[in-house]
Amino acid sequence: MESQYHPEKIERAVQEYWEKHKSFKVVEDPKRRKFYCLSMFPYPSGKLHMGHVRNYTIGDVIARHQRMQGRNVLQPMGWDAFGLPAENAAMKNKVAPARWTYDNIAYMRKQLKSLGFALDWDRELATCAPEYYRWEQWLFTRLFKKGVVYKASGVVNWDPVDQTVLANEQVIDGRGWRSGAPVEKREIPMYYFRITAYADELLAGLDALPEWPEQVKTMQRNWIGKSRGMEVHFPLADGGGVLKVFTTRPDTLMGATYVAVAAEHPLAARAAAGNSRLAAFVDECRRGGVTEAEVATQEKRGMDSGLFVTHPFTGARLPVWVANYVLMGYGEGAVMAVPAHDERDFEFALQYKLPIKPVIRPADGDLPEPLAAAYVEHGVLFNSGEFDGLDFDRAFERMATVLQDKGLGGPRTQFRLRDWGISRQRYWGCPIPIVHCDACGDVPVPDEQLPVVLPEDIVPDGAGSPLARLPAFYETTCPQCGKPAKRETDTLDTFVESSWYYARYASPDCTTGMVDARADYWLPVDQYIGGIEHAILHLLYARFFHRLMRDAGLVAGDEPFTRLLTQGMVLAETFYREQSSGRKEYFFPEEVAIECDAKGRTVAATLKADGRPVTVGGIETMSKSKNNGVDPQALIEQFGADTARLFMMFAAPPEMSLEWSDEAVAGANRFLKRLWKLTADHVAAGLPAGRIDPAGLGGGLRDLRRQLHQTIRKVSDDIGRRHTFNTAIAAVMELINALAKLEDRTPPAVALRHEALEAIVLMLSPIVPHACHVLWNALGHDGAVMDAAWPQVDETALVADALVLVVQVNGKRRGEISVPVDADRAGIERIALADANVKRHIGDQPIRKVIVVPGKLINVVV
RNA sequence: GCGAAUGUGGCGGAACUGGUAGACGCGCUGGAUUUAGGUUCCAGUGGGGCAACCCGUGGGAGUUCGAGUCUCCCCAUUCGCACCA
Repeated sequence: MESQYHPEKIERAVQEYWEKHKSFKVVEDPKRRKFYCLSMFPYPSGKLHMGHVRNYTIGDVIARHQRMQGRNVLQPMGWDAFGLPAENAAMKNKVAPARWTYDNIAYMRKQLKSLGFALDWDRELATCAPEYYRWEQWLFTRLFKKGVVYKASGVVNWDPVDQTVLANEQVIDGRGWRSGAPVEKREIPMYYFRITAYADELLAGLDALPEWPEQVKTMQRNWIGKSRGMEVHFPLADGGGVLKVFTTRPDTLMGATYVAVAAEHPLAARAAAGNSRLAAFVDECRRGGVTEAEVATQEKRGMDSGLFVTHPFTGARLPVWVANYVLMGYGEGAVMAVPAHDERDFEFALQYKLPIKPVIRPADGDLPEPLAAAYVEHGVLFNSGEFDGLDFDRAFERMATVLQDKGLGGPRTQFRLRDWGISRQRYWGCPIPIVHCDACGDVPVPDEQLPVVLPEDIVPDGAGSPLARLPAFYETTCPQCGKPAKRETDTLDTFVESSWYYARYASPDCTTGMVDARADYWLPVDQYIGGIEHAILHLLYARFFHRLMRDAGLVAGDEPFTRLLTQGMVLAETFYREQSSGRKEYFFPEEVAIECDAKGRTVAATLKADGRPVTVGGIETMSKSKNNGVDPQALIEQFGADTARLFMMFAAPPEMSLEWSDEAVAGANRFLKRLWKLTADHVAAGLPAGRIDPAGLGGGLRDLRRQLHQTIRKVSDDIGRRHTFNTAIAAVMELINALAKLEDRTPPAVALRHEALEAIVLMLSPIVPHACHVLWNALGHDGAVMDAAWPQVDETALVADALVLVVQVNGKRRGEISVPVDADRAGIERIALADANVKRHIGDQPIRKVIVVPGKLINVVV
């Protein structure tokens, strides 16, 4: 072997070996246990970013480790290829989204290959390919017939100047990103998936996922938001029906002093018909975007509608207000307002001088008078007539009975989860397979006419959907009656494609359905890896889709992903100057000079161009707009893929955010050089004649061998169970440091060095596969290290004859003692109390208690 | 605004089950090698103190023989909020 580490040569040669031997190709084998390892597929944005490198390195390490455990490992890759950025690029560069997307895929595929990921490229898929989306359309038509897909109106952001629907991302500070015009809410017809029909199951299913992070399950539970409450009907005072509201606090019903409806509520429209001021207010509520964050943070405003309802129990006349803080999308789009016991109602009542009537007090006290803030805890009812003295649960039951007797409501379960709106007024997406016929209505496209192919040679211009202006696309005939009809021109939300791609990898070339029998072998995914930003939407939609496919008889089981790892973000330092306009001008790190003090602390930074100071903006997520993104390509070219992979895995545990550091990358490279040299020196001195004889090792070598097998045990656990790759690497570094200190060249030492280097190369091979492939052969092995077995712990090597224990006095560390492993409690206490420093700290104080933690410490309490 | 998480030396992080705080790496300081720069190697490196020792895990309280870890309150940052992916 070469004495110097040359990553560019090694990596090219090893990648050629893998290519030639088809090392990553995998086939179904019922005799072998499978392992399906999946990283979230990328959007082909142009080139890989560091988040991708991190994601796919984590997946590759887990996949390669499982392979060394003897599992039949599937690790595929594909492209989440539909989406908005392709249309934006098309407008900017006058190139068709299809062309742009396919070019990006070609470049990024090359990048992925240069990183040495063990991916089965024969299963590659792109969601924009008709062979893929045809099956999505196929499922859509079935769901439409079953009623799981339905049509209703939905609210979108509308740009009144560009006359187009905007994505939330395209609304900046309440204005359209291109026109700059204030956006409005607008209602349009769209299709929905009835995900709420699965809400209960999606919620309960979380309990069957013990290997998902608790935080992700909590977020999904809160998102689904199941709450038990009461539907209450307030009859309109003018006799025009009832106003339905939902509340989780029926115990506060006697404290309701008004009711409030959303601006989009039919009652608001009715009241506005004869009231121009109210009409203007309702109109004003249409301003602004549709995101929940925007609605929830805006100033609370309202107006009296002039209408009244009557309280279901007291018959009192309560005013109906129109308020911008009531969400049309939740419950009934109307609330009963109890200012004394709800924060938002309290604030609103103060602002508009509405009455506040307390009806709940703490079980063991009184409310302050007057109320300074809403009292929102559960308590005991008062001021509530026949309900006085009841607690929450008894009030709930009693109210339910009375409401039901009067026919004015009753208990109900409400979900926060809304049905999934899937229509998009965009070009670069999967066409919705529906034909609109004047006679037959909405008709699903029959199987033999699928796929509805998206024309690929179109360059959108930003003014609405190009498909709606393309008669060749939308002019068709009705599949039912044969008369001229119009094809749907909306496309599907791109979340639909990413909700089932994991299943398609099992049978990527299947031409007879979404999946075939091979899916039964591979599914579910054993390990799924992706960004924490997908914790709710994508993962919930995929869980939903798996159930849709299950109910269509396509897959078995309820859940798509058995184990989930959510990786953190990749961050880097930012440098900027604040301009007079208040906007920040960001600089690239290479444009900036940093000054440090004697301890290496950053004290100042200046722009190289003009020598004047810039602000050190702190650590933020890598992004184009902040000029702090580091290009993986430059990194690979400078240090090689193995260094990139090693740094990514060493710098932080996978769930945590990872901070970029050029110096630490160089450190990772230095470690590989050290490992290379250590092995080269060992090989050059001649490989050992036979296997190691553990019984023939002297004291020092026996200690080193104990450390070796302790390291194997730790690394196996860190990679296999904990997924803390950073501590696994640190443990190997410690072992290498110890090994480098070993000067002994006698045959037993050479044999031990050989055993240790073999174990190190095996353990590091999932992380730095190129270097380890070559080192493995240099250590005298034929074949590929990726096909070798994971090293085994020799339990007999772990046995030690003495233990070091810490001695504390009153919880403070005062000494360290060495005791025989078989020492009993009394013996340990005796040795501890005999220690000079321990004696000194005890002095003549009486010993109250001695706590012995086996194998760890002794605490003497005086 | 709501939901979830994170916060430990100059920096990234370790401490897995309440039991030695700072493993491992970066940086920095000193030395050796080198014509020099770089590389490589050796030693040191939380703060204070001559030392014994004291202080120290975002801030404040609490539980415990013992708290980075558990409980409560507060602060800061990050992710998500349904049309970015």
